[in-house]
Amino acid sequence: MPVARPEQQQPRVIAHVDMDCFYVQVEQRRNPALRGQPTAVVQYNDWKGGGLIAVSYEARGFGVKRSMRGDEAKRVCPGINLVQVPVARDKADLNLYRSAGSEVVAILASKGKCERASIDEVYLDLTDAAKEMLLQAPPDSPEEIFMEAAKSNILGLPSDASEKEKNVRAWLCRSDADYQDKLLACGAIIVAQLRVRVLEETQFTCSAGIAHNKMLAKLVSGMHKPAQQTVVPSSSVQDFLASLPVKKMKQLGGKLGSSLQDDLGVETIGDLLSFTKEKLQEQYGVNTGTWLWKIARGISGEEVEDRLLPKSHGCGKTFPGPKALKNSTSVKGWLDQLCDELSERIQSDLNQNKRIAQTLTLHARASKENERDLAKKFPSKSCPLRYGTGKIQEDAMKLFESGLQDFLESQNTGWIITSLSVTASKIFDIPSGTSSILRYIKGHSPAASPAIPDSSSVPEDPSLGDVP
DNA sequence: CTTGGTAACTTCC
DNA sequence: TGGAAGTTA
Ligand SMILES: Nc1ccn([C@H]2C[C@H](O)[C@@H](COP(=O)(O)OP(=O)(O)OP(=O)(O)O)O2)c(=O)n1
Ligand SMILES: [Mg+2]
Repeated sequence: MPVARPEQQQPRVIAHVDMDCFYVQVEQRRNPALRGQPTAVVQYNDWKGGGLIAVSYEARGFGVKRSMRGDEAKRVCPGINLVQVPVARDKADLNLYRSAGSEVVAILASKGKCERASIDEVYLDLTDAAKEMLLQAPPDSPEEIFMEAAKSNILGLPSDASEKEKNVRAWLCRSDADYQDKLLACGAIIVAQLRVRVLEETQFTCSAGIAHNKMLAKLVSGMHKPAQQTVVPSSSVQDFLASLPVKKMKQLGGKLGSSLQDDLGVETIGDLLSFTKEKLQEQYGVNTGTWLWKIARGISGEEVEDRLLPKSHGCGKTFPGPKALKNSTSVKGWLDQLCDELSERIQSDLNQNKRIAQTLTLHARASKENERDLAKKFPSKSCPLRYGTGKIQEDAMKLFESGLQDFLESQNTGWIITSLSVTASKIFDIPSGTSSILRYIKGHSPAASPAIPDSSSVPEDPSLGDVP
């Protein structure tokens, strides 16, 4: 459940940047013949044509949706191009899209604090850069406004006026604006410049929201797409939130949002304003209650983290219906494949970023043989992560066996496995100073933190496996 | 195979 | 802690 953060008083300039139909753009760069065509990315295609995971704007015009099957997409859009996700080790391999995401992050990180929020989204804290611009080169002449910035959408300005771009240019250099709006205008110009650089250097378009906090920036980055940006002046916030359906707010898309609707009769964020902080805290606990009270007022103190890399690496696969795994031999085969991929990815992370993962976790889903929805709780298990593909495979299989024992203690019939995943987490930078290295070794050597609990075999080698 | 599949993040206890 | 649950891409 969401938690409120204390908010600083100084105005910040925050942007949320979200790539347009990202995987499709990655495939369109690989095969330019797909540009401008109705296109979707599908993974696998043997069952009903595969599942769509990204859809171009041309295809959306035909009603094609993510989560449609390939067959269904062909039905509503016979001319659609379906591009398959690469497959390696008999599973989807998303590395192409991860690399493309990193290209974008490298550019967006150049102007201030940057947080990788997902494979295709980042938050930027542009406060310092905006202040700098306001001091050194404030926008003052409508004609000289950077062209991409002049195409911004400004919440609260009429969006259908024939004079729209003129109004935007005027807003961006208003000399009678308050300080916050001036900072926001500078932020919009900086974001426009960054978006142009992303396009020039990667060939990818993106959209963005610019506001005084992450919540508002995120809400509007998707309002005008593709290849557009939207600004949220403080003066527009109240009206904007008043009519916003609760389910559109980040964190309210699931059970909490449904509870607001069903239990409190709240349909829009504005409806939340009629509840006291105490009432919301009573209903949802002090943390979530406070958070709800604040977001209803447009308040969000969450900071942009300075983090360009993911905090964990995982790989998994589902085995639906007839594909379910029915014995330890097939589980081992698949775990070996998953661990092979994971090992490669954490090894790259070590080589390229000098980061080490400390924990290996196995997740699985199981059912009773012949029964489809019952008895699904297969316990997740974790252990210290030892580098080297063979070690990871061995440890993951032990984790599985340990989980299977627990599982069988309650559900004692034939089992089937319907999904498996392995995750490497607790990833740290390798310290670079001599004394920190000593401290690091003392705290993290196998002797100090023994390997698999509850297992008969003893890990032998503290070395890092295939590190160069 | 009845909101897909593969990933990643946060919070709670 | 580790493990479960929830939310989102
Ligand atoms: N359920 C999902 C949602 C997204 N993605 C992947 C494919 C998307 O291309 C990428 C980014 O997700 P977005 O929600 O940002 O969607 P798009 O970037 O495809 O489109 P948009 O232009 O609406 O942002 O993440 C996925 O694999 N599964
Ligand atoms: Mg996107």
